[in-house]
Amino acid sequence: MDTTAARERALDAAERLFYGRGVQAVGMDDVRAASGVSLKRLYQLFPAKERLVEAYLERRDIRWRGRLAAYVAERGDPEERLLAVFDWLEEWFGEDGFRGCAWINAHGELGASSARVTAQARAHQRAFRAYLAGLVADAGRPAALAGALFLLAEGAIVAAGTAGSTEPAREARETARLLLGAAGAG
Amino acid sequence: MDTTAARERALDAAERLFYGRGVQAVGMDDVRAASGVSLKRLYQLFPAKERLVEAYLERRDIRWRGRLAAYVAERGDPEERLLAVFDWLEEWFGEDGFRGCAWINAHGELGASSARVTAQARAHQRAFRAYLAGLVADAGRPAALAGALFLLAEGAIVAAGTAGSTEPAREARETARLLLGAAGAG
DNA sequence: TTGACTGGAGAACGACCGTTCTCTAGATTA
DNA sequence: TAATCTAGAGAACGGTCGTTCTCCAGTCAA
Repeated sequence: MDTTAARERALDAAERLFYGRGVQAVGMDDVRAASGVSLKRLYQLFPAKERLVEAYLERRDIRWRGRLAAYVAERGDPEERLLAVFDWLEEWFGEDGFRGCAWINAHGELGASSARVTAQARAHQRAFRAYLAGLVADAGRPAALAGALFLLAEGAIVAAGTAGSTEPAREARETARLLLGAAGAG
Repeated sequence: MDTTAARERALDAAERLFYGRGVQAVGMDDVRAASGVSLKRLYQLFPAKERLVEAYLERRDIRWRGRLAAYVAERGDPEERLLAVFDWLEEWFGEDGFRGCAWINAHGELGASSARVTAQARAHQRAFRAYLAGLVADAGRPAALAGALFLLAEGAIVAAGTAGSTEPAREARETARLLLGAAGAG
């Protein structure tokens, strides 16, 4: 197993465990057992647990936004693409093991003591918001709409995460539709 | 110090520490040191840390909604009361030590292993939503508007929590105003 | 004064956790 | 083959945590 493969396996296990149970509830030895990557190698790849958490959040951000963008890009109409964001959220909420927003959860747990975790959470929110801003611009809508959609999406994610329901996605979508219908919308 | 006073002091310290640093980052001995309530007494009042966390979330829910309702009740117009929710959020976000939603944070940290924490998080969201539904009904607006305002508020809370800014409150307020302006709004 | 009870301070206990170290087996190179 | 390097398994280390226990000072009843 070369370095790249070990790193990927470690991050696969870290993501599954950290997201599913919370970061502090998972020990480095749990990551070792789940990944098959020895402790020695884990610490060569990530010199401290905090670095593994950081790398987990960073990779998840890229993948998460990639999945969302791929789903949305399939819609032809720019306005439909805006609403497709919430369709994708609904699919995501229905997946096994969905437990809300990984960055908010990690920030709530470690943000007070880890600048790296805080930075990852902020970067994720900024990137998601920027992505929405792009969709809004493509649809020729006022820039302020992006903030509204961002808040609706984040609200839906946390509401679904604690309630264990996909319904918030539909509520958010319906609200977004209403905002698009409102004259000018912004 | 009688039982009631010891309980209040313990909960005061628990709330400050758990909310400020995260639950797992705070030991029972930290609560003892911050409250002046001995470990023996802490365990008489709360037979396990999980019960202290539960009581902290429960009391905070009552106080949080009480503060919100008191602020909102000062506005005469039912429609103004709806928007006042977001004014209060903005004040809250600006307070020292604001760190997002206590229930989402606790749920992200412990929800996977503690049914009591999950129950508290769900109860809080249900109660907040029901409160908003009451305001919406008082304003003679369609019930579906409550869901939209709830998502906007939750989104603003988590966005402000990670970004460390009060701006999301204004964004959410402006979006709410737009929704109120939209014909029928629901 | 004696005895019984209460509560606090803090030690103790067992478990775990992040991190490092030891030991060994296998691969690689000369 | 001999020497060197790598990596894994898992023990070890120092620290912390939730929880319980010990010991003692103070209080109150008789």
